[in-house]
Amino acid sequence: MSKVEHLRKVPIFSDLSDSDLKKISEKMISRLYEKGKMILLEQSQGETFFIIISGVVKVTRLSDDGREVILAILGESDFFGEMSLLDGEGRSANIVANEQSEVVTLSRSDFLDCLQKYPKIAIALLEELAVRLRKSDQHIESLSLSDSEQRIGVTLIRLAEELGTIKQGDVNVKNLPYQQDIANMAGTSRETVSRTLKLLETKNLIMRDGRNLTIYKFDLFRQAFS
Amino acid sequence: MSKVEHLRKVPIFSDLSDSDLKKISEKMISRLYEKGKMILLEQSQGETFFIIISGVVKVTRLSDDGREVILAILGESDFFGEMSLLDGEGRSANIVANEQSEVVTLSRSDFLDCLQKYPKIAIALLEELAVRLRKSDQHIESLSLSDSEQRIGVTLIRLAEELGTIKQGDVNVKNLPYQQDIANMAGTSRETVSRTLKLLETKNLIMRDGRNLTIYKFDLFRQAFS
DNA sequence: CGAAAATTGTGACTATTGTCACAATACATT
DNA sequence: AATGTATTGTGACAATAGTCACAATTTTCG
Repeated sequence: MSKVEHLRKVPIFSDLSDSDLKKISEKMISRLYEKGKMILLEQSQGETFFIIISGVVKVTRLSDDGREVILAILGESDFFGEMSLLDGEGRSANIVANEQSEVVTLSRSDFLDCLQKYPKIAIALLEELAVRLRKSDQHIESLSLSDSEQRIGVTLIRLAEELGTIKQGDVNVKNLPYQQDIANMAGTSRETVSRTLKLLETKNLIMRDGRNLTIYKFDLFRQAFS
Repeated sequence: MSKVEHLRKVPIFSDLSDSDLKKISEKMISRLYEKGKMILLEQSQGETFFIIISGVVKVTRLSDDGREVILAILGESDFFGEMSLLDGEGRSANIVANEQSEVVTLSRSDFLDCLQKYPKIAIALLEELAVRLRKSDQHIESLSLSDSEQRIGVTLIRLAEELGTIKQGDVNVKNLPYQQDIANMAGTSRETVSRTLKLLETKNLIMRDGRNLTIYKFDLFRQAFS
């Protein structure tokens, strides 16, 4: 697939003409990250905008004592790095490649140029940030109110929406993240994730097969957990 | 103070000329809400952008069983309501006047016009949303990793930053929200807030006098709790 | 001012969930 | 296939913090 075709799938670029897209794509540089590599470091000065072409990355924050909070999992056509570019603060999170991932990058000045030159991008970006804020709000609610089973359920929903494929009302997630990562998303411990996944399985809400997860009747599951 | 002077203090309008500001201000309608009144209801269709002229409001979400999560406390010159306007989804949160509050409103179409007509507003709004996302990320981290004392400390910091006044390194917050509200911000129980505030007081980190709170050496306090 | 309502303080008890320790699998590498 | 490493499962225990009940205090309002 060509660069332009990849870019077209990115929500904030979807309104642009092919020729505009082409111009932008020419300023982009492609990079490949191996599994486990740090793409972006908390606190560092942010000078680049990233779009994921393939792979999966996690957005994390680390506490002083080294514990990790996973704020989001991002996949193909998602983007990151825009926050520092927008408000000039240092990076607010780390980005780590959760599997081998290809990204394309745009420099700060090219990115800001785009915003000026194509107001549609700015508006589309506003929409995207609004969507993210909404998700953050839900995340905060779930961390504030729910017990660990609920939080893990919500986390599975988030993973399914980002990484899953639907088949007859069921959702399948291949390469489910490790339980430690799920725990770090759900704000709980690895052991609790282990026990809870087994519980959900005995309730026939999910099925596991190695690193594959199926959530049965995703609509119902979603209702039950959010 | 005139409407224009109020608007000038709002970050997203700060780059505009007086004449532009005046034009915008003429489209705005002023409203007054009594303490406890609901300004904006979750799920309702969002058609209005709000700016706070005076007072304090809380941004909340309610769970099915009626428990409340407070996502933020907003004060003078803060704004809200933009998210539904941007992404077209229903309201994602409730807004309740925590004391008598005056707001001015802009209709959906006027708001979107502004974004088109004044790209500076769109960019400034992007910055503001980036700042909010950053705060959300911190909030999520604190809920995920910390014990109740830490979470309450962080909550006091958020309140102080939004509502407090600095005096010789100490911050003073008048009309501190009720313990129940603090608990709903910190994701803990009202009783735990009561016990923790007393604990922080015995540690000489804060001082309370009725509904007044002083945080001693705010910089140090901040370091200790985030 | 005084009664009623709202908010805050506190003790006792409970339960959820984190932690630790280790066993059991699964996965990778030679 | 064999060995080592990473991930997952599970029991036991401890502890933080939630809940309940009620007292004390503060605020509101007639």
